[in-house]
Amino acid sequence: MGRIPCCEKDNVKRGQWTPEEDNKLLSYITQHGTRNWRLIPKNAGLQRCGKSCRLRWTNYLRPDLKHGEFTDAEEQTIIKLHSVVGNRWSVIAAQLPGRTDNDVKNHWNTKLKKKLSGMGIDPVTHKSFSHLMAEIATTLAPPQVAHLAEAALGCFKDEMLHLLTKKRPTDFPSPAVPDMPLGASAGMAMAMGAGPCFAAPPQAADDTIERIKMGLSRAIMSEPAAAPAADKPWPQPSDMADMYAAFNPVHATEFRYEGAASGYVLGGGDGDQGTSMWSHHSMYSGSSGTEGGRPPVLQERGNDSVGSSGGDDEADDSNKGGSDMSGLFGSDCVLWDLPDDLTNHIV
DNA sequence: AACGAGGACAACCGCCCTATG
DNA sequence: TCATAGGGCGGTTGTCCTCGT
Repeated sequence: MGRIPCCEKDNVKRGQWTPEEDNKLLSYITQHGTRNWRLIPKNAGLQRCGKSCRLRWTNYLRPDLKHGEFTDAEEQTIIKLHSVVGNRWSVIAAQLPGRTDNDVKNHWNTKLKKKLSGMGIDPVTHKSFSHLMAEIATTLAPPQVAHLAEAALGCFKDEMLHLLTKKRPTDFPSPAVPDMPLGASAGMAMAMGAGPCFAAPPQAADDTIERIKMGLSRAIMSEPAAAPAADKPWPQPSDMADMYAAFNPVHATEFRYEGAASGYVLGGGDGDQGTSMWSHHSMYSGSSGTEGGRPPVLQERGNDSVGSSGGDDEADDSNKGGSDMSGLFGSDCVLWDLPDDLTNHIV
């Protein structure tokens, strides 16, 4: 026989906690601690399951919790850690004092995912949509690529429509894009803003979707800059800079290649978002400058050794066993470089 | 002023691993 | 050794609030 059940489900209350219940739980735990959750509701005079009490305590009542807005630094940390560990919210929350895994998860799902998508970055892989497409396209025969384009548009359609119909022009200032240029993928288009269509009526949005469709198909099928050569699986610095400059001349100066140790810096797509990190720093870094054709990763500025001197092993070791990851990132990092096995765990 | 849509967040659900009897 | 509950965790849902129409 095992343990006795923690509670009888028929006799427990569910739903929102009342202030009285909070007080009971808080005062009991203050006096007796949290040693046995099964006994806590009974001894505290609560008609709640022990599991519910534990959640209420860990997510809301704990005195060391922060309840305010997430700071830019916290958001930055979440994104960085998410690029490494994925949806392991408890691991991420452990690096943010006063934040719970539930907090982090909710913030990610409600804010950060949309921010990244809005910048043309896949929030799952932390790669730009354009590179995801290029990466996949290199593995397919040409006849399959058209299908890929169609399928990708299905995947990204919701995000696109959100951008095209909800975002005001001031959110993503961008010069007019008269037509989808060859060599520019849909992801790149999104990363740069799809021109004057953000506040467009539904018909215009549909037109833009069609243009992106066409551009994506043409780009993947015919343009080496977007679909890297086999021996250079990722666009080279000059390719990326040229593509960006051709697409968005106003912000082209913000795209720069910082050398093998630092990777690309791509900025400007969200210029009016003002005070947050999003307006000043790169959100995406291309990659071929580091270690000859590795996939694009977010990279850390001012910590060149991470990306350029066999940092894979170091970072890998530092994560094996799930030990303290606080040393992985510098306090003022802007770009990140993480080993392939950590950053490419999805694709 | 009323209504609906969307966002934010608290809470629950269900799975998995560990601890216990 | 095995069965079962506890606890942890990620995913999902429900509810409340705000904002736009």
